[in-house]
Amino acid sequence: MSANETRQQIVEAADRLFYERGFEATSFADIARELGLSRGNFYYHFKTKDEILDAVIRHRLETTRDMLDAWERDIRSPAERIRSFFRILIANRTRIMAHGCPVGTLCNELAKLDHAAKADAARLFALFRSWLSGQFSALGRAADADALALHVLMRSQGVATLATAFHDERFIRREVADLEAWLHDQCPDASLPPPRRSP
Amino acid sequence: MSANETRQQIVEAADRLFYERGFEATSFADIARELGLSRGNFYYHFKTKDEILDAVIRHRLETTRDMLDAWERDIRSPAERIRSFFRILIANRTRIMAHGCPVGTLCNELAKLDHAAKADAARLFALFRSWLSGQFSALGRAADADALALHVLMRSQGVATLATAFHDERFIRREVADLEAWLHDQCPDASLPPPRRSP
DNA sequence: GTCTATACGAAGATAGAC
DNA sequence: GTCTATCTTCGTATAGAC
Repeated sequence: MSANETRQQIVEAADRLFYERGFEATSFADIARELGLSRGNFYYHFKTKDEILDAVIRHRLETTRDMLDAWERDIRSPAERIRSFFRILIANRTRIMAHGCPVGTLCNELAKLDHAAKADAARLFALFRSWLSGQFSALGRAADADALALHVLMRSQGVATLATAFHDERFIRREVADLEAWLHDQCPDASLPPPRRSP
Repeated sequence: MSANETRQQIVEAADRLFYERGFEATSFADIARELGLSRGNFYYHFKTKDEILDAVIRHRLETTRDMLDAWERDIRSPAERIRSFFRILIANRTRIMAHGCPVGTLCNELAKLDHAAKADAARLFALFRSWLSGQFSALGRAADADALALHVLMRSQGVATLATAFHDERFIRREVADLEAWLHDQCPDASLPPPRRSP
């Protein structure tokens, strides 16, 4: 196995375990066991746990950028792109109800630990923020695009947290429908499908 | 010092440290040091860390009930009571930007740990949920009072998470103003002060 | 009730053989 | 590049003196 392949496998396993169990609660042994590696070998690829965290955050930044680029390329309407963002909540509902939002929960954990990487983790939010802001600008809301982007992020985070606490899939679907209705109110010219409203 | 006094001091110190650093990241030694106690003495009061967690959650349930009871007693209008809930975000903004929402972050952490107490922690949310639901019922929205309560909780959680990630006090104030405008739209008869709207 | 001393295991990290 | 063995630190938990 080449160094890069093993390294990549470590990052992907750490990414999953940091999400499912949290950063602190995941040990080197956990990641190594997952891959059938010895702990010793581990240190050939990463000297410290913080190095793995940095690599995981970079990996998440890359995959997130790829996802947003794909939406930018494949979806014509900015409103439909924003809807794709809403729909993450439904597509990932099972994992969200079990482990929360990968971005929000990591930022919260690193904030409590006052960890050096907490600002890096917040860049994941910043990535969504600037992308969403761009979509709202394209919808003619350049003046308050950033505030609208933060508002959307805020609601997605709230839905994730409550969905985890209450394990309630209907709540997720209701709030996504409400987000779509909200989007329609914000940008009535964007030719969205007719929204269902609740509450 | 009586057993009950010491026990109460332990619970209060643990409550604060669990909030500021997280449950897992807080050790017995941390709590003991905070109070000038020896670790040995500690075990006279609590046998395991999970016992402390249970006591902390019970303590939070009590103080939360006290706060809601006081609002119920001191504030006439249900809409004004709901506004008091919104205003927690502003009153506690400094601690929220540093450590997030005490309820949301605890529920998230316990969910990741798949901890036995995660359902107990969710009862803190349930307490706010049923109280908010009661206020919306009193405002004539009995039919969808629970959905409205969850919606309010959802937005408060989202605001807390993003405020932590971005350390943005103006964002908090803007979203609280938006919540007040939303409340006014939901219950136009409730004689609220004129809301500022944004975004 | 509070203390000191200590057992035990887990986790981060290193050294050196293959 | 991967392994085993080992070191060190820390955290939970216990025993027993005062």
